[in-house]
Amino acid sequence: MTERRFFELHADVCKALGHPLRIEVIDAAKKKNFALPTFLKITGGLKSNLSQHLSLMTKKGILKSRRDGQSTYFSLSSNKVAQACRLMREVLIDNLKKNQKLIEKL
Amino acid sequence: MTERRFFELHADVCKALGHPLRIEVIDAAKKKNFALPTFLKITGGLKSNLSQHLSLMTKKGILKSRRDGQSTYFSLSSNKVAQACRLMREVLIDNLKKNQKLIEKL
DNA sequence: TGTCATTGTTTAAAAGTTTAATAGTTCACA
DNA sequence: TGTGAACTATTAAACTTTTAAACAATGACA
Repeated sequence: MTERRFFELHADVCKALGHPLRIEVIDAAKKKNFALPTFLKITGGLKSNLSQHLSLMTKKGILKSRRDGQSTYFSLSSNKVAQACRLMREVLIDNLKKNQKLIEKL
Repeated sequence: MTERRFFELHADVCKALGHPLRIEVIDAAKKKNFALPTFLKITGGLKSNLSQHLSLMTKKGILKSRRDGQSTYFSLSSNKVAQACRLMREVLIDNLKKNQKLIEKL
């Protein structure tokens, strides 16, 4: 595998974090395995849309799914996803704080 | 700030990781402060294009920039960005290994 | 078995966003 | 003022997301 190809795949996995609905799903999936209707109650919106996002996240390897009867249960593929997500949230919070301080100075 | 708005901002920061060139920049910036021409030697491509990506990353708060005369030096805004990036790379590697094992089983 | 509700996926079109490349502008400084 | 480096604006192409409808799989139960 070329270095370039590896950067592409790496970016592709990161891209799977880059949507508000998907961040919300990761947030919910930290605690517990859920099936689509439960996520749907949390996030709102259309079931087909949520299903597409869940399937993308599974394809990119940040969720894993397990079918049990009528339901498919989704959970984080690894705790690393939750950790990375938390770090990026901290980066956001640090930035918001910095901006707040800049505003206060005026 | 609403929870929804926070998820949007969080996703926005994560989105800044979701491009091969930007992953490559983060990779290079881990080690050292760089100005555009140095990044350009590493990544290749067009100067204007790289400049756009650097500016987006700065706007989203994953890089910070310091102007010194003609040159602008970019570095990671925090080590958390490098950590998150490394975790996501591990998620990718774990997935690649899993796929490899599946292939070997056939 | 047949029917029904529930769950989840697929598809396709429209709407929206991101990217690369170009051309043009600003900036630092000799 | 002239030069080269960095940045910005613009645009078309590529990609992602949303929406809505159709479809498929499962389980309950008369």
